Amino acid sequence: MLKLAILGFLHDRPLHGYELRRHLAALTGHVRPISDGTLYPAIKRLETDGLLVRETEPGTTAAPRHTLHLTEAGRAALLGRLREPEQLDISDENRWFTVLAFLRHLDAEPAAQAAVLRRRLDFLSEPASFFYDGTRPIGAEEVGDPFRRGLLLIARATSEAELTWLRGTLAELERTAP
Amino acid sequence: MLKLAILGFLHDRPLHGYELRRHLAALTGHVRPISDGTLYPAIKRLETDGLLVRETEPGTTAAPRHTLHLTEAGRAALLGRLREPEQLDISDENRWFTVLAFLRHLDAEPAAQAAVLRRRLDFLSEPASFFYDGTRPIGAEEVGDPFRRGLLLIARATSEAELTWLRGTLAELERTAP
DNA sequence: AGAACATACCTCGAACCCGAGGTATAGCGA
DNA sequence: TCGCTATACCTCGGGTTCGAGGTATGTTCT
Repeated sequence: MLKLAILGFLHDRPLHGYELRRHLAALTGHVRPISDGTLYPAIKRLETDGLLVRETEPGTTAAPRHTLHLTEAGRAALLGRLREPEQLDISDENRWFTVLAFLRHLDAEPAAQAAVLRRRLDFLSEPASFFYDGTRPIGAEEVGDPFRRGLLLIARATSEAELTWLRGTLAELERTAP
Repeated sequence: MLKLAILGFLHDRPLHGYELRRHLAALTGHVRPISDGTLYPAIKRLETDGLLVRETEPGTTAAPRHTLHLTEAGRAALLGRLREPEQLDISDENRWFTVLAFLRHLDAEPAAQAAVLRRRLDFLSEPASFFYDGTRPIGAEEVGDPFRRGLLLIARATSEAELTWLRGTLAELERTAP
């Protein structure tokens, strides 16, 4: 997920680590702040995988900044991952939001964008609860515990908002690329 | 988060690993399935920390089942963690849902329950976006990218649903324990 | 001139998590 | 009786993440 976010930001324009850190903090920081000890090793991994290169520029600032550029392989990896996200990217809200944040990089392939949205739609359409009576999902109305009831109510409200948005956006995408 | 969930389930009644696995699968499985390689080491950690004990019962079933019992220290750890969740438990939706799923274990202390809900309310009340123009949060209306706009719309809908629920439940808790 | 802060990068150990694989037994249908 | 599936548990290696700490240099305030 971090990998996806880094590639996504670098696709727009080259950045150095510190800027990247600020972008990431804005995107996911209030929910899950990412630390230096996470970011810099991740950058190094992407570098050894050949997805980005760093160019040391002796700038005017404090330490020597390493500007990070996406390579062609990096661009391909990003687009590939956006085209075919793994199941966790679809089901886990944090990861899904990251996918959404960068899905416009697939603007050249509206059909691929629609396919991704449809996967999320299918996932949300499955009848799933957090609590079961045997195999039957339990609805919010049946739960005595007010906190669990709240959990189900919130989850349902989210689902519904997202489903309407998904249906609307899919219709629009299909108008563009029939 | 896994730790919290295990302790939470065992607080209701002793379970063996396999049952625990099924409970966990129901609670978080559709979003983020947890594997054996995650569960069993976690159980072992909790055991060495003295939060649970396993009692081997030579039952009628296939392999010898280890029924897991919460110790007094385990109960204390669970309640302590529910009383004072770390910030990630408040901000990350997955973790927060886990807290909610077990918050009724604090039923004897409605004031503590209210305090936890109020922390989440404070967190959601902060003006936070995913995208910024400098330091000013950008609203959904200003975003051109339809996917990012969707992201913001969904986040806002969730927030609003949760805020109404939080306010209502808090009012109710305060009626119980003024 | 000195303190304080922001910029910029990096390392390390500990913890954690996952997937793949392994070991059993029980029960059921072919 | 053979194989399949479900139950039940466990290990291992590889990878990821975190927090705490370290090292510089510039800018700003006092």
